[in-house]
Amino acid sequence: MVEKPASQADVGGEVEAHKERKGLWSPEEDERLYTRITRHGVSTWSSVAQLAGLRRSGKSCRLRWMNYLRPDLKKEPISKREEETIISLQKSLGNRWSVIAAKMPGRTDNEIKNYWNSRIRKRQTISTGGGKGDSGLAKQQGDLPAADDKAAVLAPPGEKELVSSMATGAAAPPVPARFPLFACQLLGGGGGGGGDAAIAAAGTTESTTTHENNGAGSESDVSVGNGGGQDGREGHYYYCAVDGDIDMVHLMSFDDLLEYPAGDLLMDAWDQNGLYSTNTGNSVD
DNA sequence: AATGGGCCCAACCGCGACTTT
DNA sequence: TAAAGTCGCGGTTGGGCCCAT
Repeated sequence: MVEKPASQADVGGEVEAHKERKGLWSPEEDERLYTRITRHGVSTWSSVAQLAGLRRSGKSCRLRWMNYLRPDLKKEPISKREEETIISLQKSLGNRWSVIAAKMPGRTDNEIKNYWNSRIRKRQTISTGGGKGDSGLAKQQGDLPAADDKAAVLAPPGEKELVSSMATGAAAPPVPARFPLFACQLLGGGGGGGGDAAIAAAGTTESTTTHENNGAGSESDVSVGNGGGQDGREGHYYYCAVDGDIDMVHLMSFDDLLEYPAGDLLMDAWDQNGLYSTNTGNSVD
């Protein structure tokens, strides 16, 4: 933006060899960086820049890799569903784009931030007559509880403080960080049979509507990959299973679903029943 | 066809956090 | 323990594209 891509001679060449380049990346620079990282990995970013023969800062290389070259990035535009996820997560987490991005595989914090700033925020500003923070769009879909409230609602017994600390910006605990987003299911017999009682992510023993109202037929219909190894990941449950011991919980969140072909089915079911995204609060009475 | 304005998005900047020495 | 180096994050900028006039 400040500068046009470097000319061929300019990349790693002798011209202004001492000077750090800025601005848009040229295809050749991309190639060098990509090749370097895929072949040798990253020790430190500054060394990557040097070893790849790029007159770029390590910081710049990192940014380019993270936001553009990484092979696992999604190229397609952000979907409606992803947008709802962003809105929901932004409402509960605030502008912690890296945390939000971590829950959306294939999306970068920069991408999400840009999307938010250029589209969602603007739309919300319009719909709320210029009000700050509160989302008109979110209001249409039902307000989420505040971060702490959400933690209180969604955390299983003994986990409230962990989720709460996550919501308030303390170090995210390893497990509950992905936990509060979606519903869970008790593991019944394992092996493909699925559980026999859906429970709220809150960990209450009362069944919620999660799988009973999934609109997709029997529970096993939506138990994607549920112990049967249908997805080649034997033993991985796409429902999170709670059996009273956090160590035995199998977790499921948006990114799991998005990665799984049948995840759409489940999300649609949730969608129909207002069980995900900004309606999360509705699913837990 | 020209042009002005709005929008999108890649990339930079500054700063705090973390790691290494 | 302190200093230096590095990383990662969120905010911001500005070039280029698109569209309306």
